[in-house]
Amino acid sequence: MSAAEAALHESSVSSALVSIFRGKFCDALLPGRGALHFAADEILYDVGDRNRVVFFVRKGFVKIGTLTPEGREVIYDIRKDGDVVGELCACHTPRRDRAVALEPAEAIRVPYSEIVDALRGNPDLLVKLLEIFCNCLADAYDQITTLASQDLPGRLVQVLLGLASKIGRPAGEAVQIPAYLTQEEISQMVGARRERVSTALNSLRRRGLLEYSSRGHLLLHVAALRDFAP
Amino acid sequence: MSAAEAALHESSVSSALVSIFRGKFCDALLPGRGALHFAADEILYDVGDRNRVVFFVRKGFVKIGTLTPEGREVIYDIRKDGDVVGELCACHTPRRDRAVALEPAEAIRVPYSEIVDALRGNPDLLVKLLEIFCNCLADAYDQITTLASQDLPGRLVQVLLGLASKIGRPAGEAVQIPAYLTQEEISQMVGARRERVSTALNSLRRRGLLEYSSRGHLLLHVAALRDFAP
DNA sequence: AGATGTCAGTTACGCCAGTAACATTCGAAA
DNA sequence: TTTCGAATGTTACTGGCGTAACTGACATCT
Repeated sequence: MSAAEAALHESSVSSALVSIFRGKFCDALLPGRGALHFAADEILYDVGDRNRVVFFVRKGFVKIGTLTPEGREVIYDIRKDGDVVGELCACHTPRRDRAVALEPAEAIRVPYSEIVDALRGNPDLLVKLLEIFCNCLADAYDQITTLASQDLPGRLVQVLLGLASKIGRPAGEAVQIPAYLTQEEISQMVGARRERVSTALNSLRRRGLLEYSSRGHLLLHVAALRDFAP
Repeated sequence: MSAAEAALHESSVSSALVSIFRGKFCDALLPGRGALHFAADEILYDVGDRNRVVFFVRKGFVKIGTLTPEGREVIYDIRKDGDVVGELCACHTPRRDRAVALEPAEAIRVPYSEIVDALRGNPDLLVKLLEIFCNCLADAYDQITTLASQDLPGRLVQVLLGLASKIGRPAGEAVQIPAYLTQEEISQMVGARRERVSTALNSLRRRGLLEYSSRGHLLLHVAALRDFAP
């Protein structure tokens, strides 16, 4: 296992609903359904939607977030192929969150009611789903802790480490973030202005904690980021 | 229904795991178990614990939160009688969260394994539990949104409204918060210093959006708080 | 090639919030 | 009742962040 791979796996939870594909979900729900194609910036579902549907991402990246009444966007999570998206419809209609493709993506759409039906006969699957929800919750609490107690550089490092463990790919000694995230989007993940993110990223870059590569794909030096002290 | 009651029920989710008592959980898990007694500030479970146990609160209030590496405390939620506490053990050992009694409290302790066993034969219960987790998650995302996009007065108002809907009791035209929360604890819920909370609370009080009553128990004018504009 | 649009980098300015230090009030124990 | 400690209220100083306003780099479209 390379240093980069080790660095990846040290990291805590994969909060996204990974690996559901490899369970019986796949057999029970997905066969015979075609994947929908989404263009970059296309909306899978939006705040206010009343359809209770869940998506199984097959390709690409999807951002989960919301819009505030003042029109600001906030991003909770980035999900990738193999993840489930839209699980919050289990309790709220109309929806309060939204999911948007970050680049061309494919996903299979399944009504929530069919999932519940499938689960009803399959307790093991339900226990697993419960654990997955629990992981999401733990991740959300982590974000609350970070937002409430860290300054911008600290929050930025936390978000980057979270991205590395969720969607990162080993690239030599470093970890690459395969999704293209604008600084604006990163700023919506750390709760700060884009300008601050710009300077904070450059500060981290000057210290050798990360590099930019083509088209803004970040290269993270995870170990260095982890023992970052302001 | 009084104005205060109406104001309470308009409010969104009760994120705490309310009403599990009234389901079959009660019959399946609780009979024959004695409630444990906790003194004020006594710890139900702490960061680092490896026991997978869940508590059913019967009396009093419990704060759920964590301690940051720098020693700061962050509070995610306040739970009361009828709520479940400790559900995060479904996915993480050692624990990363902690639960502390706010005042003398009673709770029944049940190992997580026994809950899973009980759930296995009871799909309906599991679906319900799933919804409850989902509510918690939605509430956590709300907090992220608030922390990332609002200034201190806004965050404070959000937290107070959340408390009103979760643990508030109608008291005339207002809603009373029956738990005694210090300003320090409120500050750990809004991600700000205690001093700022002091001045912000006084500012809200001067505008007639809330009152102090005996022993710091807050009286909230929910409708006024809801259309609060800085 | 030029026009257009988006994203990144940078600055000046003002305000809000963290820090520190202290005064005051209140409640509970002695 | 007195006393002590904890919680609250308040202030001055300072640093960090939001705001606004540009500049430059790059890509795409016409």
